[in-house]
Amino acid sequence: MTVTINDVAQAAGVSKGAVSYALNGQPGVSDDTRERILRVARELGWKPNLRAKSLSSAKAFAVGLVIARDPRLLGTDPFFPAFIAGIETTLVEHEYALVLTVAASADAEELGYRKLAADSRVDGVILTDMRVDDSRIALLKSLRIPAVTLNRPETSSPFPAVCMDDTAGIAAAVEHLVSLGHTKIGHVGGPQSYIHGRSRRLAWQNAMSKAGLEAGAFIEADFTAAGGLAATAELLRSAQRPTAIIYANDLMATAGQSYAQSLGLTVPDDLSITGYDDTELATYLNPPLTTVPADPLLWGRVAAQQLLSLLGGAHAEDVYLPSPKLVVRASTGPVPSLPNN
Amino acid sequence: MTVTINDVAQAAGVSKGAVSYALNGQPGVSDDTRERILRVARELGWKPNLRAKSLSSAKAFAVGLVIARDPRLLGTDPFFPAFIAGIETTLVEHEYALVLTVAASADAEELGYRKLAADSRVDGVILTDMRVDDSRIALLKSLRIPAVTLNRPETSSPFPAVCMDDTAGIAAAVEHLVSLGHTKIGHVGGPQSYIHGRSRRLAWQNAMSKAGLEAGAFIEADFTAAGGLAATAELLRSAQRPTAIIYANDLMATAGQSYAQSLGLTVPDDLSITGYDDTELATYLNPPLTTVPADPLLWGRVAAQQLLSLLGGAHAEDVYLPSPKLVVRASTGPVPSLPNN
DNA sequence: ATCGCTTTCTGAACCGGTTCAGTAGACATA
DNA sequence: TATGTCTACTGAACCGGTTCAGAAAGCGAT
Repeated sequence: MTVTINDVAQAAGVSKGAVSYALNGQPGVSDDTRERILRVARELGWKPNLRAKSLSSAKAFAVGLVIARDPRLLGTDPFFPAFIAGIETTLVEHEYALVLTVAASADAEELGYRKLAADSRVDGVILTDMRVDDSRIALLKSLRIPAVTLNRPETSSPFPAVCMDDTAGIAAAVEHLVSLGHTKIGHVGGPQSYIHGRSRRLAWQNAMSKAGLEAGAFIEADFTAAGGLAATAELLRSAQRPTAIIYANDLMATAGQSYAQSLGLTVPDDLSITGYDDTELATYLNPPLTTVPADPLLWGRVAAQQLLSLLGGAHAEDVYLPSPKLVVRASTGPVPSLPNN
Repeated sequence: MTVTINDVAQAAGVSKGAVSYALNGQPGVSDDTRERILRVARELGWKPNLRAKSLSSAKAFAVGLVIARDPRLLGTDPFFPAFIAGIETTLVEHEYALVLTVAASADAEELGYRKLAADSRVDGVILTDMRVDDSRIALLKSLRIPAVTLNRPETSSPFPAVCMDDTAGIAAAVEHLVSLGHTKIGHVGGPQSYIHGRSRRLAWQNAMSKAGLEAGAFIEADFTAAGGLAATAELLRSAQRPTAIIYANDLMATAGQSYAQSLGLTVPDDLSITGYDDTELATYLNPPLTTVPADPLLWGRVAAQQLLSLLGGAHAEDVYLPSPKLVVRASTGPVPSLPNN
């Protein structure tokens, strides 16, 4: 039925080994023989059997991604689908596949990596959502799985990182708001256990102090719409009530904007709002959202490239992607002239 | 280093074959020997080598999912991440993995399936986004890959389907709006080349005629925010201007709602709006969206179960999941008393 | 005691590749 | 001519399981 290397060997009148050398471009056969073998293989329609290759070469020809997130909230995150699509664009060119695992809890996450390792399902993994003091680094080291991380974790990591600076975008948002006259600029951040939750808060903090302003109110939320709403409610109730809020992602910003509007506030006249991600929806909100594009597609593509070159034995260094630029839309405007509380 | 079946055989003083029988619960060894072998295997910490198993049993122990969608829009679809999470909940219990492919074009989609087949990466696939006259059915038949489809395609398909009726939810939306006094109810649908684009439009049409109303204006959009906006603009410009619009998904509904608001219309006082999906964000919009939950998590879980039992040789019949019920929120209200155009 | 049947187990082939040790022949060198 | 070196290739082992044909042992029936 299917053509094996044996059939090719027989048809070409050489040994199995010679065929293997010829097909893999390795030395050990003359040019004449090589060509003949290749021609015969083509004529017979030979296709390498991935399973056999996997067994003898001890490689999986696949990379893994473990997504740790509450499944019910997973759908709201615009990052992963596009990120995965980016990974794919690289993988298809190299005949690699993507094995995806979704984990609902921290235990399940660790188990996910352990299973990928135990079954040798993948040759390497990409780590997203890096946490401060991320336990996965030690785990993967002990499992001997090569990895690439998104952004460089603070703890020492032996894995190359693909970095996209998010602080410039947040700083630009602060400067933009300051230029509009805002001085009370709050921040609704992601969990500070994530390095991108932290870095965005620090970027906001630093940009504020650079502008000679007090950092003002910060609420740690969880990147969800529900969290964004609750945080917004708290900020708007507070004595330090801000005239502008910088959110760590679009989803929280959208929920916050809707909530503010439901209170009768006008965005941006009464409250300016910025997000992060630049989801498709951001453009189509009322008002459209000022935000920072994250370019998960590019990130995925480069992360996969980096991982593959690491697997290829290359000495992989950190890669720095261009920092995304603030996209100004109608959700930000001049500071209200009258006190708004 | 790693313990193989040979090591176990040697340690237990039996042959390789006996160990294989014992470990797989097959007849051919006495109970005493079986227990001894299992004990030795446990003591030695033997783990089956998936690659070797794959080669000799000609199975991949993985299922595939090919998502055909523009990568830039993929992030906006709340369906897939949750659906995948649902698939995973089933797979982890059976030591199966999920191989995910993202395809940007129709060609890439077909190539995706062909590659999964050529490399025997998977033992079966799940087909989502079924199209009218879906070419994938013939493709998978010719590739001899078992499959499960989401909903039953109209063309004859040899594959079991996991069905979730979306017509009841749309019909309920129509009835709900009719009970609020609406008579001019438009529909912004998905591409009619998709069976769920079609079935929702037909459900709207049928429910309208059942209520003794003319179906009214229908616009075929593309499930994107941009498409939802354009369709809404067209409906609101038309002579048949509706007082309520039923959208085929939340994303288009959200864009439509924002657009209507940007025109100065109030939702629901001037225009009632319903969506489909019940994304997290739907609850947190202003006003919160009346919509129909899709339960992709359940769908994924059951689809994977169905596929695994099919792979296990079971005679698989179609499964019918409960039809989701309309969730009424504040984006729908009484018909405006005055003509609104 | 012989026959036939079943249970239990072994040894080897097999899945389809990779890789290594070894050999035959061509060729250059002394 | 004997020696050494290189190239081109073969045959077999190997990766770690599954599976099948066949052998040995146990057992009851004749």
